Amino acid sequence: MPELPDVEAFKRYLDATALHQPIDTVRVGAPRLLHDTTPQGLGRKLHGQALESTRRHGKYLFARVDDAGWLVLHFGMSGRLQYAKASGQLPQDAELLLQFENQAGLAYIAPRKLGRIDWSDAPDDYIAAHGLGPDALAIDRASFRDLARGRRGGVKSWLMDQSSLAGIGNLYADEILFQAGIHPGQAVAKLDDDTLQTLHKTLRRVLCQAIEAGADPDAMPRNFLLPHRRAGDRCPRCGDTVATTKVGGRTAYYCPRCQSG
DNA sequence: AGGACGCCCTGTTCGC
DNA sequence: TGCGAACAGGGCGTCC
Repeated sequence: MPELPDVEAFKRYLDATALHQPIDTVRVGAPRLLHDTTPQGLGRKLHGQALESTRRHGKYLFARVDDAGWLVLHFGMSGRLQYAKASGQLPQDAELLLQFENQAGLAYIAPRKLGRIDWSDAPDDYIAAHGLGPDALAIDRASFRDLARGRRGGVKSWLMDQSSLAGIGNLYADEILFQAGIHPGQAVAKLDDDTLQTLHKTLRRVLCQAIEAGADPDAMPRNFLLPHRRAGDRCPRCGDTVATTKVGGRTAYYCPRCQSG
């Protein structure tokens, strides 16, 4: 689930619910998700402080903790946030549970425990240290084209490469390529300037539409491929049977008739 | 450099 | 119907 649009939805959810509330206690249910801090260290940083603002880069969410630094969350394959006015209503074994002084609580839940909980003094340094490329929604057309130049290999691998472009995962790479009419295995080097311009425009449109839909698959535009990721499903544009192939060990869904290359 | 692979986890779906 | 295998939207390390 958690690709750029999902994390943007989490950000807006956190902004609307959990800001400016002093933190009482911090519970870490999955210490192995912490890499550069410890449950005790995190508790010391957060106790008595409040989340004041948030920032998203790619699939990462940063929450500023007063002037102390930033709580960093990555949602892996299954992570999400849940807020409740009574923290007792939240799963007490959440991978991370913040209990506020006002009795409310914010839970970070990652059932598959493949996410990441970190602490950072400066998001820009964190982004650089983790080798993340520019956010997929922040890059302009010219930079996008420059990025494609000199890139070898297939277009889907490129879109999903977080060091090149941050935020796009398996689902939205498929959606963007479907909407742009490009085969996932198409070589980046074979895309001409016009096609790259279309791809960049499509990428922005797909991600923005997904954000508008709150990243909810059931609320996506009708022409989206995203809800049709099952064997035998039909292409929403031409009705042909959707095909699959493997790219980078993951399943790519595409329409053999609508996507060339 | 980029791609294929195995691995980290656990919940859901698939296929016999 | 039941049960083990395969798979799922993440990323990292290793090898070629």
